[in-house]
Parts: sequence; C-alpha cells; structure tokens
Amino acid sequence: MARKKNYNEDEVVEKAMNLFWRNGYGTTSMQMLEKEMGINKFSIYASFGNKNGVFLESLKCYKQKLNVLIDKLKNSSDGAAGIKQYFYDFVEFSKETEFGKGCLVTNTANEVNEKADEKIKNSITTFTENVKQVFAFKLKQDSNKPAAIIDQQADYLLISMFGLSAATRVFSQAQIENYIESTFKNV
Amino acid sequence: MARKKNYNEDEVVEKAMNLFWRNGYGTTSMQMLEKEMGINKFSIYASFGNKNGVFLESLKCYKQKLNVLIDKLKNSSDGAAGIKQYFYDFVEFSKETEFGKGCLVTNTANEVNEKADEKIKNSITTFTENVKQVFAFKLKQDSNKPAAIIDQQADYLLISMFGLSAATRVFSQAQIENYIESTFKNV
DNA sequence: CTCATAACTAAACGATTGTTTAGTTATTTT
DNA sequence: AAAATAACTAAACAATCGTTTAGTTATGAG
Repeated sequence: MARKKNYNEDEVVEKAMNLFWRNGYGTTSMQMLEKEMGINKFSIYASFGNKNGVFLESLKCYKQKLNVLIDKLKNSSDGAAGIKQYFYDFVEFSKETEFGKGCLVTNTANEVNEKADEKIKNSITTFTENVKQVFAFKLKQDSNKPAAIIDQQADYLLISMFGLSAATRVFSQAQIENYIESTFKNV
Repeated sequence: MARKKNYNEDEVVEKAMNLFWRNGYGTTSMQMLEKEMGINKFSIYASFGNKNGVFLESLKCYKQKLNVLIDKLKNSSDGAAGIKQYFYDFVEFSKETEFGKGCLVTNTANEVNEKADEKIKNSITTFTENVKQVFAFKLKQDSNKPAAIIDQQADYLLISMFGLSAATRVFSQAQIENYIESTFKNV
C-alpha cells in the first residue's frame, strides 16, 4: 500500500451528478467535471475510467436519491393518492439545490438517441420500467380493475412523469400543481 | 451580379432541420450539416451566418410545418375534440420521416438551460405561448367555463404535449394512444 | 529509515469543434 | 470578349473536446 486517496468517491460522484443534472451529458465537459468534483482529471480517470463512467455512476447516485421517494411511495398505503404524493415529492426533490433541472433520467432519455451508449440506454430503460412497476403495484391497491387497465394507467402516469419533468424545467409552481391535479382526475 | 447560388436556401434549411430534429442542437456538428445540407461550410456561413443561424432558421422551418396542423386545429369547429385530434396529428407528423424524434421545439426546450442563446429561448417561448393560446381558444368553444379554468386546462394540455413529445421518442403506438385517451378524459 | 507504490500535478496528446480565409470557378454586365 | 463579382473548393484557424502520460509527492509496509 501507498498513499491514500485524498477524496471520497461517493462525494465527488454526487457533485458530478449535480453538474450532469444541471447541464446534461453532452454539455458537461471534463474540464467542468474537474472543477465541480474538485479533483484532477487523472483522479477522475483513475476512479471512473472515462466520462461515460462518471455519468453512469452519477445515474446510479441519482437513482439512489430518487429511491428514497420511491420507497416512500411503495410503503404508502393509499394507492393512487400515494402516486400523486410522489409527483409532488418529485417536484420538491427536483428543485432541492436549484430550480429548473427536471429529472436526470428523463433529461437523459430526451438527450440520447438510439446510437447512444448501451449501458446508459439500459440504465434509463431499467429505471423507467421499475417506476412503472411501482405505479402498477400502487394502482392495484385501491381497485380491482383488470390487469390491462392497471397497465394502461401505469403507462399513462409514467408518460405523465415525463411531462412533469419537463414542466419543472420551464413552468411555474402554480402551473405544475395544476398539471398534477388535472393528471390525477383520470385515475 | 455574378454567379447564382447552386442551392435553394429553403431546401437546405429543411435538411438541416431534419438533422437537428434527429440529433439535437449540441450533437449536430457543422461537418454533419455540410453532409446533410449538401453544401460547403462556406455556403452555410454565407447564407446563415453561423451554426446558431442555421438552427434558428431550422426552428422557423419546423414551426411552419407544425403550423399546418395548428391551422387545422384553429379551423376545426369541435373544441376540445379538435385538440385531441391535434395530439394524434402530431404523433403522425413526428414520425413522418423517422420514428422517435419527438417535437423539435420540445426537444430543444429540454436541451437548453437558462444560459442558452436568447433568440433560441425566445423562439421556444413564443411558440409554446402561441400553442397555449390556440388551446385556450378551442376550449372556449365548447363550454362557458370561467377564464381561469380555461387557462388552467390550456396549461394542462400544453404540459401534456411535452409528455407526448417525450413519449413519441420512446413509447409504442399503443402506449401513446392510451396516453392521449387518458389525457382527454379531463377536458 | 528506506523503499515500493499509489495518488497526485501538470503538460501534452490527437481529434474534433465552430469559424475564417486564400484561391479558383462560373456567370452577369458592360 | 473583358472586367467585375458572387459562389464555390479546400485548407487552415484557434479553441476545446475526451484521454493519456511523464514526472513529483506522500504514505504504508518491512
């Protein structure tokens, strides 16, 4: 053994995540990452391989933070109303450090195309499928609708989350609340 | 006078627009624009000033195309049902040349941040405000709701369009149709 | 204390970015 | 036909991109 790392990887990843969240993958340069993470390029490459590696870890970090809200949703016992609360929780979460950031996963889904890195695409798909599954699980709680209806409503709410994410980037708090209220008149 | 242009500016802008639509502003390079537009960098700069100029003209071109659908919406006489038809028309429009492109204006709104070029931001704001206004105009047709309710519903449908745009990039035709049907159970 | 070695700094890498420029070709006007 | 000039080609521009590497510093093990 020799010298110890002068930084904590989890801490610098969280800083990188916030930068990607604000600026997107493409616009965020290694130079900006150096500054934001507070470590040298060498250290970034030593810890994460390359820019893509930093981003994948950032996505993981983001998911962990969002999973706090999703776990709350899972454990809430009031079905669709719990999902609605999740929408509101997400709005608060998205403006924790700064306004107008949206959802990192949704932003990334909007940024990448089919030629993007497979791991990134996979990370996005996995997450959205998971969210849909939790929505479906909650919808089952307060009705005995057929499985097909549950699936449709979960899809509807999933796409609505994409709209909500975009909305938090541009629209006012009042417009967002109105959007959530209107959305949940349907389920 | 001397030599004539060997290309039509409207034609090459449409090609550029399709490239930006597929790839976004940041990912689209001058090299790619040269190839897609079929003209030299010199000609691009002579006609449009710079990359931003090409993009602004591309946005204008996109709006003109979308205005065909919006004019149809304006002239349809059946209020909210007309807006719903506009949603369906947009889905067809968005996959005219290729699947999974979404809406160029919405994609751009998701890509840029507050530090982006003012003209671009203005172009996006102007367009979304215009769409909202048309939505409100249509909603007034089939109800005598208070102005505040009309405004809220127009906002709701505007944000829903952001969701729809994202949806056309990722989700299946069945999921999209289900989303539209669910969205319009409210209005 | 010494030595091995991991973590650091800082400079450079080639490739690509958006943009400009010098030189050539083609067409209109006189 | 000649002169003028706009449109073209192709090369180069400085700046920045993501990435690598050579050289230095610091720390744990023997």
